[in-house]
Amino acid sequence: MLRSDITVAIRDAVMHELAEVGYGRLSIEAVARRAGVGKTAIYRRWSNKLEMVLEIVSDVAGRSVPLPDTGSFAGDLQLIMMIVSRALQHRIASQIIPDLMAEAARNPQIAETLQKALRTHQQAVGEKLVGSAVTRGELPEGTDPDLAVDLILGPLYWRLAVSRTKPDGAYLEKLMAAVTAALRSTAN
Amino acid sequence: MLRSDITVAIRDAVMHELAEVGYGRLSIEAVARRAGVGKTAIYRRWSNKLEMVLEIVSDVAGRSVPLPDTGSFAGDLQLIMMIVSRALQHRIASQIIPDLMAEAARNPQIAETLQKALRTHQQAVGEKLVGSAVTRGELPEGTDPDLAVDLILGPLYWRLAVSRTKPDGAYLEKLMAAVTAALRSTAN
DNA sequence: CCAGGACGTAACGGTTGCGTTCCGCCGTTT
DNA sequence: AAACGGCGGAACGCAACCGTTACGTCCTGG
Repeated sequence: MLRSDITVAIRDAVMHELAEVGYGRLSIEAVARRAGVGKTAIYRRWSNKLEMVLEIVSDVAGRSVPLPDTGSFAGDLQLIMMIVSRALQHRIASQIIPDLMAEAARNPQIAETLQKALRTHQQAVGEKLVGSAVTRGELPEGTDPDLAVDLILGPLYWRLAVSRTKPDGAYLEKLMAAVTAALRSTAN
Repeated sequence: MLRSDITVAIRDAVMHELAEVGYGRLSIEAVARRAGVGKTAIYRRWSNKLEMVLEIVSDVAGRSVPLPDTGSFAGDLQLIMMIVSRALQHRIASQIIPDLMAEAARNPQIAETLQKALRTHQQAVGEKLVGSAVTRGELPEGTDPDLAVDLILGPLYWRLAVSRTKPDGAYLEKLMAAVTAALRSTAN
């Protein structure tokens, strides 16, 4: 039986190594060094770097956020923005996510895994959020859930993961108001 | 005198190599191979990989987009979105940009270069766009140009560079309408 | 008390890349 | 005609990693 404490140490090392050097430069030897583990222990678990990273990342990403339901669109929106901005300000996540996103553009396996782990869940959240809001009469019928997701995640991702300036509370409020107005307007 | 045709070949090879394998795995030997050039020719021009990439990338990124002024906010917005979505659908750009963005998160030199090449220009565009719209009375006074930039670039970047689904014309129109409504609402 | 298995360490041969050096070729300049 | 300089090519020593193997230790279950 493979020792679980060793497995945990490796998973942990992979995440940190991924954050520090990125997927492209991640080496099994460095992971082993960091985890305080022999290379053999790693190869006993996975047969190569890609498989290892995919398994570990999709596992972490799979522990996904529960669907929000606060009773009002404003509440749901605020909750989602809080959760996302928390996640994207996490030191490790904010390094790993853009790195893997970029890597996904050239590695179909990574793309597929990320897609499965993130996109699917996002769509579900978007549909739930918009659906409830529409039945509550807070958003016009025919509101596009995909557009909603883009409008919510896009600016946050851009600011937090790309231009990397910390948003204050006032910014988040403005953004919330703006997104709400944007979605309300899609009446036609 | 360094031969300019050789320099061009190298610059070209760097961009393509960057798109294919990313900064992390970019090797000078591969660049030389691709450019059909000796390594010596490269080292005669730059002293290492980082310096080379920074010089080339900032040069390309520096050829920046002119400030739009179509006479109306709707026109300006449409123009910007067209330009951005064109740029982000460009095969090479759409691979290089997210890759360098991710790399910037761990390399201050890259971050600074990208900041200088992109962020500064974006702010200028944002201020111009919002400023003109406000004086025309198309947007309320006090509209935040940074928020505007985030609302415009965020969703486009998210869709084109991250989730990588191709937007049709209808989507772009909806997005335009949504962004306009969002910014109009920031009256308070 | 013993067998099995997971472990760390060390070494293997092979590959890739670094940044440098030296060579001979060739077009310019003078 | 000769000197110069950029060029490609080849090789250098060095380092990092690959994926595999052999070995000795330690823990656990039977």
